[in-house]
Amino acid sequence: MSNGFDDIPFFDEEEPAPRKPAQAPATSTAASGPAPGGLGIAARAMAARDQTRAPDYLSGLNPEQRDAVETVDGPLLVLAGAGTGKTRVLTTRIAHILATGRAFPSQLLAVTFTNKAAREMKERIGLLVGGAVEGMPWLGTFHSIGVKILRRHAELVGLRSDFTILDTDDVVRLIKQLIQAEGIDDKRWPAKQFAQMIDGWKNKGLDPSQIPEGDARAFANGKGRELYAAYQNRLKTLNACDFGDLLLHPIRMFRANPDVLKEYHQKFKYILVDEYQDTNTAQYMWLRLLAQRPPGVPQNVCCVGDDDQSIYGWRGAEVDNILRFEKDFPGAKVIKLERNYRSTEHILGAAGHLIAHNEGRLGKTLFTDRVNPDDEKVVVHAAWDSEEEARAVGEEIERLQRGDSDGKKHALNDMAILVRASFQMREFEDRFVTLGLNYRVIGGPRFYERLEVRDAMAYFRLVCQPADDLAFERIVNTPKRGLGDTTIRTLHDYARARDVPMLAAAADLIETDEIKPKARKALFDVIQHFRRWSELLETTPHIELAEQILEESGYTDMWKNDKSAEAPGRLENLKELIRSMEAFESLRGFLEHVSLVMDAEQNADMDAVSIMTLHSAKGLEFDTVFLPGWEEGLFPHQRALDEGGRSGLEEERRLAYVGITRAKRRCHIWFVSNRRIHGLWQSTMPSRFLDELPVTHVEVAESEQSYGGYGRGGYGQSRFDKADPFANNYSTPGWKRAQANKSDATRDNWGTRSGHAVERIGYGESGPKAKTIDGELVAKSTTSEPSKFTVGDRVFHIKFGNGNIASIEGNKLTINFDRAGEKRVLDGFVERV
DNA sequence: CAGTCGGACATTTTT
DNA sequence: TGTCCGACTG
Repeated sequence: MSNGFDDIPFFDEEEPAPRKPAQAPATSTAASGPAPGGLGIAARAMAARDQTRAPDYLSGLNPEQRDAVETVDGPLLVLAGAGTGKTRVLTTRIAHILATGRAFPSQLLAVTFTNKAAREMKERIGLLVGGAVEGMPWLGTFHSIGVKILRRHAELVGLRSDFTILDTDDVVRLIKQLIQAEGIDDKRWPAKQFAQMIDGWKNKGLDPSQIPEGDARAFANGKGRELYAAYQNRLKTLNACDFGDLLLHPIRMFRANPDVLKEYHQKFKYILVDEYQDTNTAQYMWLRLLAQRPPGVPQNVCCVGDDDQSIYGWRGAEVDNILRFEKDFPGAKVIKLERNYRSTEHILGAAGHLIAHNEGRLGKTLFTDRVNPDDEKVVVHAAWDSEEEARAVGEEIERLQRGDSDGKKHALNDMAILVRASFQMREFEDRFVTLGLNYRVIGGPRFYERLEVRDAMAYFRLVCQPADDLAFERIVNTPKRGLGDTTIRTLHDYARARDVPMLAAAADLIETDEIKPKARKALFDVIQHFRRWSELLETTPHIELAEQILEESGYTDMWKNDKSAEAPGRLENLKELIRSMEAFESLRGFLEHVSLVMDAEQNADMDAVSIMTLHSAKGLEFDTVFLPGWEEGLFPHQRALDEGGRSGLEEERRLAYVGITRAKRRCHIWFVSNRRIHGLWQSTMPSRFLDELPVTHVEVAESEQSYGGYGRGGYGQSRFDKADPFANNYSTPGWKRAQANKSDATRDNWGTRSGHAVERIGYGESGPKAKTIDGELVAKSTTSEPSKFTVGDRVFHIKFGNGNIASIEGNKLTINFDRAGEKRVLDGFVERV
């Protein structure tokens, strides 16, 4: 990666001509260590070109993969199913382009979505061509490449090249200020929500002038457009960009300056895009601009992706981009990779059958040759509630760990629990803590999002960029210096009135008596500090300076004096922050990286079960995968259904597909009959996705658990007799099928017990209009009626047993259960005894 | 300015 | 039911 923005050679960075004939051709994919004699990629490329037989790196590829690697000219779409060797193709393709001398490393534009993906690609290319990946300056995320371009041409969009990159937190604070400045009620119109709207517009590539009228009116009494424009103005004054701008500014710049764009056209001979199904409209426009070629010149664009794994529609990704590829790039070739090297036949069969229920797809069917009669089918388990679910999963994990089932001891590292929503994790964590089972949660709060890290960063930012008002406001009174709201407001007003940065305003104002003496002294000190630090910036090594800043500002002392439990951890994080600066040359270079790239690394040494969301599991694989929570309302998530309709459902289904295809050997799916959501117990129906799994590859687990009074007589009978739980709520093919089969296949397939669960513990009194999950529904439909219970009634609850009603609020009952203690439940779930 | 109370909210997340 | 954030109070 680059170490700053001012040291990137631009159009003169081509590799020198080969110095001497290569001793060794670019050898196979095996780890080959550093390049012998530091030979450049180009040199090896030349060597490889002279070879008569096919180079080694092609030998391990299957015909489709090889085709995808060797089809270098003209547009190419590689539809790479899960586990079909996508990354291998991508990296080998790059190696091939280099090895055949078609382009220099600096002439390849390779874009990924995440830094992780970029890092992995670099590593693997390094292994293929032998080190020297520094020679690929244009391999990176959309955003990091966007920054690189923007730094070069910042002035063309009205920025200076040392502009700051704001993260979400900064953006929200800034917008909040704007909303307040407009005199709009910031409670009614939350800044966070508006930030998301702006983000959405930017994902679509829309300027303030281009946003739909309806959108503009939808916020702040119709001031949406003005606010967006004001926000952009403010960014300009701050010399700052948000993440969206990193793409939009280059797009604007290219459109307004065709000559500049042309330079890039000449530069990038080959363009590669990873995870194309995740691109949003702005990224698409960006790509189109860069891929333009005069008539007759081939567009060497290669996009790799899998429409079945598109799970980011909700944040602006357009599956349509991948579905439309052939139209967008005339003459495009499409190669499907369907041979799977990861999973068993059963897992592929289950996943394939499920995903076939989606309509808008290009259509692929994964297959494998490696069929083994011992392969386990996908197992569906039923549990009574989420607690039992966690217990049972824990037991299964321990069983695998001990090697009970197949005599092999399985490492925890090879197992993962993939949940739909993060609140599900908790139950597993609790359980694993009591079991003493190691686990690791992937995808929690990021390192650079921590309070203390952001504070420290604000100090560094302000030193590098005295105009960074957001940073100024963040730390001017952190640690406490007696600079309260009044002082800040005065500074703010003065700064805005004169259009100067707040730090400068402070310098002015301490000369006057507009500020109280005490605050004046404090401000004076702050200004002095920053003056000195700014001077040291050029002379002092950045690590030393950073430490000095945190010391002298009193920031570290603040945490040292803090008696709270998290203070030591925060100090540790600050140390870690300083430590991580070692990899960079300057404070500026470091800041750039943190805002775009930095993420905390997990300690991989420990053997532990991974717990994460399905979203963060994309791209990973595990021997054994547990998929809990397959219930209507949770998965597919009710909100996805409500807000996304049919396409929302299809995205949920793709998520399920992603989940199953993470498994190499074993996949265990769970659903529960009762889940506590927002504190209230709710009955749940098994996910419709379960009905969409093929019987041949799936088995239903025998009851290894106790089900209490599951389905016992008496309870709920009357309610479910009347309301058909399958009443016209859904219309997908899979659902219809399930409906048609419910009397036989469903019940046989899932066993009597769960068959009961489906039918008896269902939508309760929900009518045909039922759209919300049953708990809410019951809540709504029953509040109007007077409760049929009275305080003191003796009642029976299917989970908690017998108890007495302590109080009643609408349809919510507080009950003292004999065994379970006091609980609040909906009245629909208890019966008088 | 720190600590406490009460109301709103409760999918998914990168850059 | 639990958490977070903002307002209020001492």
